[in-house]
Amino acid sequence: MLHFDKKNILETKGVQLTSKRLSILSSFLYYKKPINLKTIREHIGGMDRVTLFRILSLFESKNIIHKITLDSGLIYYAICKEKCSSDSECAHTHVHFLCNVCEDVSCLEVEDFPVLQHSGFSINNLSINASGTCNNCSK
Amino acid sequence: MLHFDKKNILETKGVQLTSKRLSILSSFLYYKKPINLKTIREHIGGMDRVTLFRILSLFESKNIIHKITLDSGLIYYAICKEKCSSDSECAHTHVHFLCNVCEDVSCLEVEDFPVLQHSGFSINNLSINASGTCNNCSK
DNA sequence: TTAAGTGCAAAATCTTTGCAAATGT
DNA sequence: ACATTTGCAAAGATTTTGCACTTAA
Repeated sequence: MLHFDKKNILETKGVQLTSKRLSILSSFLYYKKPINLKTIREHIGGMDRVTLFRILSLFESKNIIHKITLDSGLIYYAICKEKCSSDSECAHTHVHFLCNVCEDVSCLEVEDFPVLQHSGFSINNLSINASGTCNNCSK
Repeated sequence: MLHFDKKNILETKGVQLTSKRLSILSSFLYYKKPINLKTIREHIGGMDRVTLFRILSLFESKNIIHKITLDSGLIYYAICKEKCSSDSECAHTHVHFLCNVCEDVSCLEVEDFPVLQHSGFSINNLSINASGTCNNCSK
């Protein structure tokens, strides 16, 4: 599970504590799902774009968050679970889901993460984008 | 398999024949793999970017090609097989592979395309990006 | 105090829009 | 001849870079 303490997250990952970084983390902990740049800026109120880009990029490199590229090219970010120590390891544990109704993005844990083979190819990373109707919109 | 005749492709899909469209199709038939905007422009020699965008977008809407969004956000395009009559049908037949050595992108047919389930969610489309080492670079 | 973080201005990309000129049937 | 396509100029949008100011340890 997540460290729900923002300071703890930054300290554990060896990242200096600053007010902007804590704000951005707040957005992730508040929404509890993948969010995009626009959502973060709206939530914390007009942070400089450059600063936001730089902090997200830092968080990504420290495996605090992971980047999600939808097929449309839209970028989302989600906070990493503890077990995600590297990008590929993180990707291997879940798929990214886009609901066509409410347009929410979510990380779904699937029991049997697929393994693919193709003759002559060595496939060592899979990233899966799914879409359909989410549990809320299916009701 | 593909229609290897460029005119035939355009006629079959109900798209007017023009020199630019034939040039762009030539690039796809020449490279025989997913290519990006830069590659096409280099191959056919400085076509106007806007025209290229418009033709690729037209081809995509007519299911002549499909768009591939890599995790990095880079966009590639690949010519569709005959059986791809819609985007989702097209995606369901293969995965997109990025070779970490030569950086080539390819479409791989996999025998057992995965089916994922997640309680409460209705998953009706999967798009899979794989990476690793391609058959050429594994030798 | 001093190294790291942040904001602003501006550059670099990438993609889209509007309109006039060129091309295809 | 007439509708469609293409090229150019310019607008938008997104992301990056450089540098001076601010903040955290």
